[in-house]
Amino acid sequence: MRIAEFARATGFPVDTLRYYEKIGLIDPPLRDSAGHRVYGDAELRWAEFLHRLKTTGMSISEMLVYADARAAGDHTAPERADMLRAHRAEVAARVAELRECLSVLDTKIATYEAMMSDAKGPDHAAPDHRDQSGARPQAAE
Amino acid sequence: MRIAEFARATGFPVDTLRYYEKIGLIDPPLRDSAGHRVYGDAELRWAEFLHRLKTTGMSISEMLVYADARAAGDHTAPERADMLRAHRAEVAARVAELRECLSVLDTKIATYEAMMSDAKGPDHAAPDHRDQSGARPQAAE
DNA sequence: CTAGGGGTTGGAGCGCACTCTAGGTCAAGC
DNA sequence: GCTTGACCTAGAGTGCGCTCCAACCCCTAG
Repeated sequence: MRIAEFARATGFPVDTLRYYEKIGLIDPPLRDSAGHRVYGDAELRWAEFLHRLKTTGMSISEMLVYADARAAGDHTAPERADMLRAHRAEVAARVAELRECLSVLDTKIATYEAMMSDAKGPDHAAPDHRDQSGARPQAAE
Repeated sequence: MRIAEFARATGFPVDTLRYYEKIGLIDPPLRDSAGHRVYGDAELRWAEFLHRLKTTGMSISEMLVYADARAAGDHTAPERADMLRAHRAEVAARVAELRECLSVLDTKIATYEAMMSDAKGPDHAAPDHRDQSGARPQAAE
């Protein structure tokens, strides 16, 4: 697999793949006779996992620590497991936070919808605009 | 409420509050006799809502669109409601994506744990290091 | 009356993670 | 033989979102 196909397969742009290689996040792959990078299945699996880590908000410097531990060999497995457990906890916290925000958004959207269906109601204060306290019991802002 | 207390209340650093005011995300608040900013409850509610939007990954440029619509008056309510609905959908998608990543992390952590409990098992391939396909049925990477 | 602790401004600088550019090589097809 | 297109390199540039700085002002407590 050459770099363009690898980019399609992993979801990383070509430039990003070369950048990751340069900083040591991806091992330098084999080259064909023309000097072009040739990627295999192991590289693909690793890049896909990196993509997961990135999706979950892990910074490049953290991924580098993980990648370096991985490169150092099997004896770093406990360290890597610890990192993943810590990261897992952060992601779970993030999910909880986002779910909370979702319910705030829902409340606010509902307030807008109530406001818009009372298109000519007696009190049409926008949920955002200045003070609406006392209008309705829910905390919308 | 002066800026330091407002910063504590909203979770935004003082510099960030002034920056948001400069770019038009926060309205210029009243000033006291010394020229110091004085914030009230309406400002607090708006800043808290901005904090939610930021937490959910909305970019500053999107927040500016929302803020500008809000400043333009009540007739932009439908537009703002649409923005929030679209954003809500993005956040929900993000939550789904993160939950998927969580399960990948769980699988990988489990693989590490299995590997470490078989501290001297016959096959102690690290879940990360090169090929492990065929070892166990789960897809771990 | 002076020191300290908050506040003010405009503008420069920064860290992250890419992203793009210029100039070059190589292999295949017309 | 020449063009096309995918790839290569080193290094410069970009966009975002702050974050910091210098120089200044004002109020209060000792």
